[in-house]
Amino acid sequence: MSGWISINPFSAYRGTSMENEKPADLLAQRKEKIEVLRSEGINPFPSGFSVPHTVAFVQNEIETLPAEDLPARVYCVAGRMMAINSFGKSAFVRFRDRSGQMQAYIRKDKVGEADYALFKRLDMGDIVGLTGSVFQTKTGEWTLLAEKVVLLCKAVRPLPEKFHGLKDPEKRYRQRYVDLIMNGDVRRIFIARSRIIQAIRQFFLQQEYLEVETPMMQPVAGGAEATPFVTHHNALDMDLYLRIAPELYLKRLVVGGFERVFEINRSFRNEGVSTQHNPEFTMIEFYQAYATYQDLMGLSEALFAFVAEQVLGTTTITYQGATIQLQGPWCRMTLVESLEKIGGVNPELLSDRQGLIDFAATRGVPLTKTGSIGKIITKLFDALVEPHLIQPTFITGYPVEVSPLSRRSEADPSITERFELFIAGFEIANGFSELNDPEDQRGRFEQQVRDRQDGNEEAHQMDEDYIEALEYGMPPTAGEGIGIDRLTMLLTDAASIREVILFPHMKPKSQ
RNA sequence: GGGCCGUUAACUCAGUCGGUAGAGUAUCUGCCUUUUAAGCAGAGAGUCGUUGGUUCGAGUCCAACACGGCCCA
Repeated sequence: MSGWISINPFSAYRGTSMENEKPADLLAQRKEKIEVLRSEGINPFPSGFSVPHTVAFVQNEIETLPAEDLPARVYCVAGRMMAINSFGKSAFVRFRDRSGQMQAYIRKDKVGEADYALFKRLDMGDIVGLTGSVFQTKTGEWTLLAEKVVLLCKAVRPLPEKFHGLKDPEKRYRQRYVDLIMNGDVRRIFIARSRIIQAIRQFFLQQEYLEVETPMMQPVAGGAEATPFVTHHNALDMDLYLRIAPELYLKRLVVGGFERVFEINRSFRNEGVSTQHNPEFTMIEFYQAYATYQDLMGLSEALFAFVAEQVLGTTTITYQGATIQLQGPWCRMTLVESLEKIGGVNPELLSDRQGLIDFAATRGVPLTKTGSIGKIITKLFDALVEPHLIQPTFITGYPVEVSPLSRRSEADPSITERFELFIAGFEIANGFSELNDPEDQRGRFEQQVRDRQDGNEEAHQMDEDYIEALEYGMPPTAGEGIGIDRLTMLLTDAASIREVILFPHMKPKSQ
């Protein structure tokens, strides 16, 4: 026992003095317990363990095999002990593995004196291996009657309280592993997220798309209006930007002949955090040659219905109390129509810049001074229309000046062949027929550069290499980006993006 | 960036009018071989977010700061 402090990595941090014989807190108690185990030749952190069964497997056999066959079946499972009801010479243990949770019953007369004594010294949160057959308790619960209990990992820190679990949102996000141990709903959200991504991938692979990976560190950050993060390459002595979107690289691949590509991408935007924004977030972007934005609206309807069906088994979902029908076809209306019908904007004002500014003032919508009519209109839309788009709605007819990468409408060159998709009051996708005329593209970039000089730090930079790519010829193409975090929020009824990101960005806690 | 709310034991939370810190769970000791938030008896456990201020006296009042949550921009 005398040696335990010297190999205790927390001893300095605890400030425990050598002569302090009685551990002052739970952490020290557990550390001492571990040293006692070691001194008895028991490894508290053994390597590996053969686990032939899962809880779900055992529960499935209980349901499918004849009851008289079960006593002869011996199972071996492993999991974390979540609750222990201990008596003098027996104990019930609730334990969990990746597949589920069940109960084990450990009896002194079954596992033997020595192993029972060892078991009595284990704690909630420890990970054990259990071997035995199943029986029914007097309340009818199927329970593993342990013939053998093996310690697989000793927990140094205690679990949170078993009934209330871990509630503090700050601790839940910072220590997501504890959140995942304690809160089944949280586990379910992230399992759903994984399945959503799997379903999306399956959908596009079925449509003969090629999954690709493009640079996350880019010399010019393009493809969206956003401020990038800057990093530095030492050997090359050059600044690089973390991508704000993969768009311009994916279209280079369409130029290269990959006519259908998608990338499930992490992108980064240097802006504030909110319930809908995390500095890093996940999108799928996809590009399909010879398609138009109209085609992609149909594709989006099919995709959302497919994913919802795969993950939830239904296309009717509930989000924050609202019932939302994901089965298409969805409502389509132009930006101007939506402003008239939902935003209450007089259509005569839509070409009157000063009139719009005055109208915005009456509705308390703040505007930037230099905004063009297009920008004022999109601001009004954000404030007056977007929150009301609960059922899936495609908004089309976006002005050219807010769509620098979109093809112009042939009927009206001031607007683009573009849509945004809104569900539950927030934007979830953005798609358009791609601009493939290199001269028009150059002009759009030049306008963006002027906007940048006028103070819009989020405006595009010139990307000569991208224009050169277009000069080799990109087939008429349509592309779209869908926010996977927001889609996951929608399908898991999560109010905040932090609930669907395993480790959301948090400020470091100062000491 | 602004407003409101929160931060007390490992966890979930009380804490009255400013008077020197409480419960349940967890832990430790004892009893207990079918529990289900097991039970009974006892014990230990606190930098009351941080720093300053007011006061004889601050978890409590005031200010600043930190972190978090919600709302707004």
